[in-house]
Amino acid sequence: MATASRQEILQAVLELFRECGYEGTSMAMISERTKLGKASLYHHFPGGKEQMRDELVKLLGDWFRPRLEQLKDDATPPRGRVKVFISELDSFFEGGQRGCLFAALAVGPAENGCRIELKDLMNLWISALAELAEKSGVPANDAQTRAEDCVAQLEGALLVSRIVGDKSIFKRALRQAPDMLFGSSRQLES
Amino acid sequence: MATASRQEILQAVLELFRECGYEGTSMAMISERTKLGKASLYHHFPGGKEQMRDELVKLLGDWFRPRLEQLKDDATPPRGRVKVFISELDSFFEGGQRGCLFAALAVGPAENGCRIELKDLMNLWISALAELAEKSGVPANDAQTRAEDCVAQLEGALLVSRIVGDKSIFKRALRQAPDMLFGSSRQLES
DNA sequence: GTCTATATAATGATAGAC
DNA sequence: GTCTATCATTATATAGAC
Repeated sequence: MATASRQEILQAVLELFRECGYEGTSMAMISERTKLGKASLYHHFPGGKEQMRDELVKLLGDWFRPRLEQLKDDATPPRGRVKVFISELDSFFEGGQRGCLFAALAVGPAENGCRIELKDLMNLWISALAELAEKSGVPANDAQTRAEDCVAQLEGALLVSRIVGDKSIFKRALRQAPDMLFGSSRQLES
Repeated sequence: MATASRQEILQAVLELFRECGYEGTSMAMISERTKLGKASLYHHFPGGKEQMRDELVKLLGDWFRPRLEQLKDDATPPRGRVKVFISELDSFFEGGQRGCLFAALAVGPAENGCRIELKDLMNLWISALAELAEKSGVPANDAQTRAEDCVAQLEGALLVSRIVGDKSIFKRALRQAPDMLFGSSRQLES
């Protein structure tokens, strides 16, 4: 008789979603991965796949929010704070190659349900970086675009790394992130 | 009695794939969008959804390849060539907001079939930009990373634009692309 | 080349025993 | 809390008429 905690199930589902996407992941696949019968899965998650997705999105927020808060803690210098955050992102995305839940859930019909949460969370991510850049002396307008571009660079690098099978692209995006936010050399908008 | 050419069908399927992904798009959805019965779709594409996907990937290559070739045409200055290419990318991605076939087909089980083609095509894209940067005087090593980062920035901006519902992020990525490739101000690897 | 009707398989979901 | 067995629905795919 197999057994698994809610947390273990969600971890397995997270891996599947990141690899195969929401629509590409079936309850049968989750059953196989967790070694639990489908009925057991519905015992833990009466709402099925949708509930699993919603709980994973919530966990995504639970991972991000405190770390974005920490970015605002003025006890240490901005660059140091960003470096900590970047290294946490590295483990979170498992060094690239694995796919991102944001990207996985961004495909699919618009009545996706969790799209608003994803949007809010990504905006929170961006604005935390923007605020940090601004505190470091970057003009407000520029700080916002830098933060947007930085998140785009990270997400894009994750995708490109995955497609061409070279995680060094993502690793470099992580390394360059501080300069994208604070660097004086950045081209300004014309 | 409805009627539609192969090309019209593929156009509809492309839109659906970009919006809903491969797994998220059903033959029923394609049938509804094209106003053709499912049997008619199988008449045109005996291999079903998989064949449609493979033909779309081929069309993706048919769009990219000649334009990447044109990037190598030394008749005009590099920056001019890139500007033309960038403006074509703009229409190709419909100004952001719509999702990218690369990204849509990057999710899903690894036995995806078209993953090798997508990888080759993206590598071709990268190496064309790298070659161009090198011709403009950028050192070979740096040219390769600039090209990778540039494609990542574009793809990431497309994703972030889509998620937060602000296409200006993608528009800016397009505008900044030339400087990412040629700009002297870029931070070098340490 | 399109249609209606149908076959077949997979999907999400539930009932009820243990 | 897990299981086996089963349901209803949707999916891909095909047969055959027009």
